Amino acid sequence: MSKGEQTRAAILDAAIKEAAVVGVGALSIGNLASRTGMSKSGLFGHFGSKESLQLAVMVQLVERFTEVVVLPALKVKGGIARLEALFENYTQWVCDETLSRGCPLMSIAFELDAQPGPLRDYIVGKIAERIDVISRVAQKCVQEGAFKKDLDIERFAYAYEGLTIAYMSYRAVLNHSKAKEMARATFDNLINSSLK
Amino acid sequence: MSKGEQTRAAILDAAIKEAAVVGVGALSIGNLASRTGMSKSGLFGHFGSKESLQLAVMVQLVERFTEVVVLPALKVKGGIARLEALFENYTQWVCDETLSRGCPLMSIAFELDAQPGPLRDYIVGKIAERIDVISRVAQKCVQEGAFKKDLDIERFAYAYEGLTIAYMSYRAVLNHSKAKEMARATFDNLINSSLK
DNA sequence: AAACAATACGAACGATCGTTCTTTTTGTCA
DNA sequence: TGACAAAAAGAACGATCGTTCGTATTGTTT
Repeated sequence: MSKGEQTRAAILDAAIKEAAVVGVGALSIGNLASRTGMSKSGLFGHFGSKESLQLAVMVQLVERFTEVVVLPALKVKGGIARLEALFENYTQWVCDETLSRGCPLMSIAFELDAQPGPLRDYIVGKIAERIDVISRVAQKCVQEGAFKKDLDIERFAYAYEGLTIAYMSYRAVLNHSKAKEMARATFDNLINSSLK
Repeated sequence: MSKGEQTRAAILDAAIKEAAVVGVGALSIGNLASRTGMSKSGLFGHFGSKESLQLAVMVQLVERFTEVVVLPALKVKGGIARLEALFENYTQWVCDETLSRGCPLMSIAFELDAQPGPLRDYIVGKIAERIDVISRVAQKCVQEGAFKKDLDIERFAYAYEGLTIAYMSYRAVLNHSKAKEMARATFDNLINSSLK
């Protein structure tokens, strides 16, 4: 890894931590510069514009999400077990204190949802992809004969999305002690009601 | 209403609209001043600080939420009918194009969840209150004999919260055409699975 | 209408914003 | 090691930020 790539990674690391607190829109070049111990212009040179920095932060976050949540789950054979893995990995992801107290991708999506542009387009696309992943695994459960043949996949994904976002709300916003417990119970309930 | 109250209300109106786009943290005095056709200092005088303005925006939003969602539902007798009303009013609230494409209170909660201070404390308290309302009405359904005696109220509220936030995500973020339909189906499912 | 308080304005404050230059310091590789 | 490119710094730009102050303009009330 060249020196440039190295510092760029360090910048993104600091930016992700900062964005977890103030949001991706409130990132500032000057703040990140002092946080990483470099000059504004030196930092700026790595991205060329603030928007490009923001996009890089989001791309990096998605990369981490894929690594932590999705890829490990795809190694698990069996639809239901894979859903289990996705769910467990996601709760881990939401609990990652170094990132934020909630899901940073979802936070960014809510932050940008009324601000058209490439940033919004990117994050919306990734959220949609995430739902597609759930849908495909649920479909796999149907094909394997574990889930009902007439299961409404879209509604299954909707319910899954709801229970995960609620987990984020209970944990990050409300700091509710039973957040994980209730997410788990709701998840189990969703799986059970989908079984053949 | 005195002149002062009048302009204050006009400022808050503009501020709510602006906050629905950029978030409550990105509100700016200068922008609001030009938006309302007054001077920065003139506008500033109504609040004394930016934080006080932000808090006023949130208070006003909560007031509207109570008016639009909660109070009408409390007039409905009967637990299940009241839950129905709360749900219907909430979908209306989320769809209010003049505010935002999602629930502004939830958006603000996610925006501020990592920033300790009076703003965060206020919105977190209000979100908790909102969940309390649902819990109490569900409890009422149990007492009336409509819901199972052993229904876990907390989990009911969790599931309700999940389906409403998912609605917000599907509608505001994903712009999904079947958002309302799926929220409705998930709501009905929750009610049915809680019946005696 | 006179008097007083409420409201709004205009100018300025230091600070920070994103961005553009030029210059200097570094890495990198033949 | 010398040469060239990559990376970082430094200074400055106009713009905007939240806030303060003194002054003018309004509302409101006797």
